[in-house]
Amino acid sequence: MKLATWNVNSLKVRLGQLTDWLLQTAPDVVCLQETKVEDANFPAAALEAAGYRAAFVGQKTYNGVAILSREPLSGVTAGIPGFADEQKRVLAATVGDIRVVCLYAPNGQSVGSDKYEYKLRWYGALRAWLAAELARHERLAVLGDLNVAPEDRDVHDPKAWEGQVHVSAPEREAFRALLEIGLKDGFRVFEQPEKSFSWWDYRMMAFRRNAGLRIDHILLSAGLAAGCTACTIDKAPRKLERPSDHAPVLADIA
DNA sequence: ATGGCTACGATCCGTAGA
Repeated sequence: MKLATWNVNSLKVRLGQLTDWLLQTAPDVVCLQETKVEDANFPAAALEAAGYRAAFVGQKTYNGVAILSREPLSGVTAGIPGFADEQKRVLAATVGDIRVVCLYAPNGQSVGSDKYEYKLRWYGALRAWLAAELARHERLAVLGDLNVAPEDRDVHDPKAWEGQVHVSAPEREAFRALLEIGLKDGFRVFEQPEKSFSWWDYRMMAFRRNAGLRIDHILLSAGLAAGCTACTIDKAPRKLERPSDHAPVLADIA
């Protein structure tokens, strides 16, 4: 079972790259973020032609998440229960015996801003919900753009980023809280190359300089982590013309 | 050096991303 997450930064713009990547990579389940497409315009037919069913919840211009799967999706739910939010950031579905949660965490803009406070509130609600989900689902996979670089080794220049949004202590604490309820950072289950990142700014030739952050994550319940045989970042799509600024992250589950 | 890219919906620029 191959699980993946990819912030496509506009599904409309990236549809061709996505379908090519699906055919080449053949993941079983893919969580997408920043689809930026309303449900009425979701490209379900093109994805079905590539072999994938889809659950999706989107909006114009901003946010939007989707779960693609070769096998049927059931128990689809949108949003965090009890956390009222107009922004389409959360989608969950069951595929086979795995409960999949697709997340697009708030960016936070800058430390101390209203959006930063919203990000921390969102994380608080997320943690409580996922703790309950873990109690319900032994095989739980949480994938998405979490917009937090958990440790300094997830940042190309920790000194330059110190205290900034995505690495600030409260954000890292919010990320750590997800691990403390029993989720494992799939990427860190394995030895990884130094300077492994999943996002690079479009500007300043950041990708060429590998000036990135690791902010896209796959978190696994203990039951799933035990059967995880690999977790990797696929940089190939970031090298294409007109790429998303994020690269896909993949996990193989035995 | 507070810029720089990209997407979007709206005009020919502002907002947002991270």
